[in-house]
Amino acid sequence: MATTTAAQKRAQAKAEYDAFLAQCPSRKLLDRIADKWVTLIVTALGGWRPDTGPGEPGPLRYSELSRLLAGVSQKMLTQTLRNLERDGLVTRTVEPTVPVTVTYELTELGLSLREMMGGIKSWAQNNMDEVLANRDKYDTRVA
Amino acid sequence: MATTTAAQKRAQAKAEYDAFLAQCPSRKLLDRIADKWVTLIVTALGGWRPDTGPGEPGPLRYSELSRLLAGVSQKMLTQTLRNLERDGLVTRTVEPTVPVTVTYELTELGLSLREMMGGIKSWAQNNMDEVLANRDKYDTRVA
DNA sequence: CAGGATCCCGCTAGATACTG
DNA sequence: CAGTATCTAGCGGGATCCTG
Repeated sequence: MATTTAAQKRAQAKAEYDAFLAQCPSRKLLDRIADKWVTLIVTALGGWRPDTGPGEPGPLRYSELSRLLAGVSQKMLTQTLRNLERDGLVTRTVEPTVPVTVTYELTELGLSLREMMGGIKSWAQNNMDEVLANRDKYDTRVA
Repeated sequence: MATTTAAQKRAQAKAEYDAFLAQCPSRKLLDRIADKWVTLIVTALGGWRPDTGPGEPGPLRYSELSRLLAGVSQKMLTQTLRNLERDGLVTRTVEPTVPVTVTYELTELGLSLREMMGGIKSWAQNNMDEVLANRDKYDTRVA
């Protein structure tokens, strides 16, 4: 057994995770985080506000998130928050007031995604015009 | 009319696009790019290879992409590539050989997404262990 | 080789109603 | 306030067959 340990370690370190592989669990994780609602929730908890750039990360209440992510259904908001909590990207804190107050906040792990998520949201906004123009060109070329 | 031009310009510049708003087209664009297959295609064309870090961006053939993104169906691969082409993120080049050779390559716009997409893929791989551990903790806590 | 065209299943988003 | 529960329509996405 001891003879295989070193080889196993090297094999494991070499293999690691690779999202290019279908069976790799990181492919599923990628699918989880590469998501519209995840992006918006992380950027919101990360301090981004409408038309302002990055700000200070801080906790938000459920209702605040609901208002911020205009048009999100309770189901999707709750579901996405639960997944993020389970994966350890956000914490959920219940204050026993009447009625209860629930706040969500990014963990360290969640914070490590903040920049990328914010970057993607900003990218979509900043390049919207160009993409729209490209689509026009493409459509007329095909039509 | 001339009197409103300045005000309109300021209003437009101020409003811009905001993916937090449901009706904003950038919300849809966000939904497009925050996608598993988009992430993998952009990173592949961006030069990432299994277990290597970022490399040199370069063109790839359809079959090369298909092999690289293990398990992707032709439908999703073709569909995603078409959308990316329409949005101006990739170019599609047909060489009239027999049989035809089709290559895809990132445009400048697509290249501007390369770092973020690669970052997300790497994040999923590098934090897989921690996420898995967090899920275990969460599940035993709930159970 | 690089798709196009179909069929079809499963999940999942979203709407609605209810609750501690 | 912050959810849970339920239902359903729609479509994402895979499988299969076909083609220039």
